[in-house]
Amino acid sequence: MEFQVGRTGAITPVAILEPVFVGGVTVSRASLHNKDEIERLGLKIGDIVVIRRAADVIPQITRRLAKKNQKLIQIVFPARCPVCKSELEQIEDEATIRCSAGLFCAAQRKQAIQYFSSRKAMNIDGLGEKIVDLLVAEGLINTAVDLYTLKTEQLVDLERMGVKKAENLINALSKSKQTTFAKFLLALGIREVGEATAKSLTEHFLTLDQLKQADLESLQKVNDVGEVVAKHIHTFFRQAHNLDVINALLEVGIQWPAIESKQHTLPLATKTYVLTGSLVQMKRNEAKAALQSLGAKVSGSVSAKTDCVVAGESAGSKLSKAEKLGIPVINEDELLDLLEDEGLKTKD
DNA sequence: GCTAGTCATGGAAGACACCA
DNA sequence: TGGTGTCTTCCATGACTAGC
Repeated sequence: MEFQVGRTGAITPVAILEPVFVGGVTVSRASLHNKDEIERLGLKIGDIVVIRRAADVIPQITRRLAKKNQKLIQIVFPARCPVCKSELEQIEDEATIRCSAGLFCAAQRKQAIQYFSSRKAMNIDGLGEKIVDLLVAEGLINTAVDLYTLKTEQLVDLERMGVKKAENLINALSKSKQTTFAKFLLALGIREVGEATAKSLTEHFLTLDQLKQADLESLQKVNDVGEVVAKHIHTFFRQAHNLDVINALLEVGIQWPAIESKQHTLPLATKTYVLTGSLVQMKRNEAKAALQSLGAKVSGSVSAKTDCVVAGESAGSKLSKAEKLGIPVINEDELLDLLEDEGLKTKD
């Protein structure tokens, strides 16, 4: 049994399994999500469990098998953060238990830097979990801002880091300085502000200064932003250390083009698309960006309000749900035709 | 109650560093 | 130079939370 600390401080219990062959792969770990899930399954350390791979991908414990004469140990949820030993807190009616230390917790700090550098945020190629761990452990970085002060000479001395890899990372960091307002906002890691919300906020406020100055009332006028999310955003921009980080990031040269409010004039404005399965001729992110540039909203889940599902190879439950709801489904070729018609892509 | 977004997850594939 | 090991990226899902 292992307890992991996520970016937002969420403590996630992970079951360590005796390696077992399921659906063509060997599974040795499975998330248990939270304390309630452990109780629902009635799990104890030493249990024999049934494993499945949800959608042939995610290992999941479906139930325990009751056996006589098993030596079982009760699972005890930690009283303190397993990394920084700070107190844990649980908001009433929330299943998630969180570490209260915020960025003072090393685990949350590392996760925040990883999130900052992730593809959908600042898109820093070559900066994954291990490299971040190493940079933090060596005292080379403490916040995302420190990434931009790194030099090739500092990196080449690190374990398993050659000249090429170091140069690639420095180039990726330099390249990441040219970004978009929405990606920068996402990279800041404000609670409940993901890709879609960041995009809505930037399209509504247009500039960082206007967003920083926004009060609770005006924040709630943005699509998908209610009382709770507005409070998270408002609080974030009222904390001095967050403003210091933002200013420092701008000082190292992070910039983005001005946003023009033109969504209503685009051909797919008001349409919601969902991508599922593997695309062969283009990357998923490229397809998403292309649809968004035509004004479409690209959602992660299918509902009755979805206008169209793009199904690639090995499409899973999203395709089934779309068919059940009678939502139009197109394949990759049809998507390429659509993009070609709008002058965005030419078929090979 | 329904819808949608966020978060966290593990394995496969590919890129790259290291070493003999 | 080629084999080996490490790391990153990509993927779809379930649980949870928030908005309407």
